[in-house]
Amino acid sequence: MKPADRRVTKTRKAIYQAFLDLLNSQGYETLTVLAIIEKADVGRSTFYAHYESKESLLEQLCQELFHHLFKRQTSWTTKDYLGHIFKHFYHNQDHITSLLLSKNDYFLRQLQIEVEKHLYPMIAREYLNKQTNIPESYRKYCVSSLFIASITWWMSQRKKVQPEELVEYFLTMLNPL
Amino acid sequence: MKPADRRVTKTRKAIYQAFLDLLNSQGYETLTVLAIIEKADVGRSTFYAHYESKESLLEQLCQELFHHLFKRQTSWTTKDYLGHIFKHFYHNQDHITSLLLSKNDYFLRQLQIEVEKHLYPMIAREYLNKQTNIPESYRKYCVSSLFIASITWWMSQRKKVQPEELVEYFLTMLNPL
DNA sequence: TTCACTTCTGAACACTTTGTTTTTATTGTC
DNA sequence: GACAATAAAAACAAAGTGTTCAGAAGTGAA
Repeated sequence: MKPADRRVTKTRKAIYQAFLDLLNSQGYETLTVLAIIEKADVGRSTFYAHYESKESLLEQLCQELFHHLFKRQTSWTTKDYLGHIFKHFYHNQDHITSLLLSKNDYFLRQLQIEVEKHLYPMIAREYLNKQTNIPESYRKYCVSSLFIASITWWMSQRKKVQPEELVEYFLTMLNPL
Repeated sequence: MKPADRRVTKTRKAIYQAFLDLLNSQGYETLTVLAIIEKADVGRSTFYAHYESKESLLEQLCQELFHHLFKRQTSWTTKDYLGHIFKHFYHNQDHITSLLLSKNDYFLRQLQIEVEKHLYPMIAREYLNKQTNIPESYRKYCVSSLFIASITWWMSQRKKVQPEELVEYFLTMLNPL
């Protein structure tokens, strides 16, 4: 897994960091491969030797991000878990916020998938009414969307609300389903 | 407002129709001005004499769409209104669906604004609990997101659910807030 | 240190798309 | 039919993408 050559890790890091910087300063959509290689100060052909396109970089970012975001301790309650995720957004606003607020397609899609996979089951067990006549897939989609909407709303409020408050808001919103 | 010259309306229509066709066949993101003018069979300069870019076309589409979508009779209840909107999506799946499922930034943003403006007040009056300690802006954002999520989920189900059913699902989801 | 190997560079290339400009031809209105 | 408005076609500059290749530089191992 580890590349034997230092040059490889060095250029990979340079490119990735340039990508993150540009993501913060100008957002994903308008960001170009050209800008990345200039900022990273690597040759054009070098970039393409490591990544296929700027989409590949986004995929890598999402993977790392979600890995941290949804990692959970076995002792945690749903509330703890929610708090953990919200705090993550609270402290790493930079890249994430720009992807969230710009409603980046790939990012939102992946986030939805992860929420449905990791968070929804916990919420369903603890907070949702067992007997219902609405389709499970619909409820899953709604709860996940509501979660993402909560974070999006929150990020647009610019830190005026504390993570713990948002947990309460979100659960209240969910409460009698 | 009406162009005196038939040529103008003719080219405008040709361009607009080509845009809609391409929207259905390949979606918004990958669609190019080049493809539009080829399909519409108009000169390059002609296109730019009428529209600034493909974004302008999207704006026009959204405007027309939302105008129909949110027009309501004074006699309607919230339920009627919801039914009307859902039926609209049900019967005009084509363009709308591709914008919805591809999570097009501009489209979603505008839709959210319209929902918050036209639909949310009705829902709030009839279905939401008056006394609450969660911020109004949060609740508004959540309800609107939930509405859009409902339609998105529905469209991905490909007509297996009737509009009337979705009204019930949505209100159930909302019910005890 | 040397040497074989890998990686990076820089430049060139073909290609696509955008948006503008200019000239010429066509079309509609009065 | 005259005159003005509009469209077409072609050429243009600019920006970006993705590939290729020869040569320079760095790396790890002997």
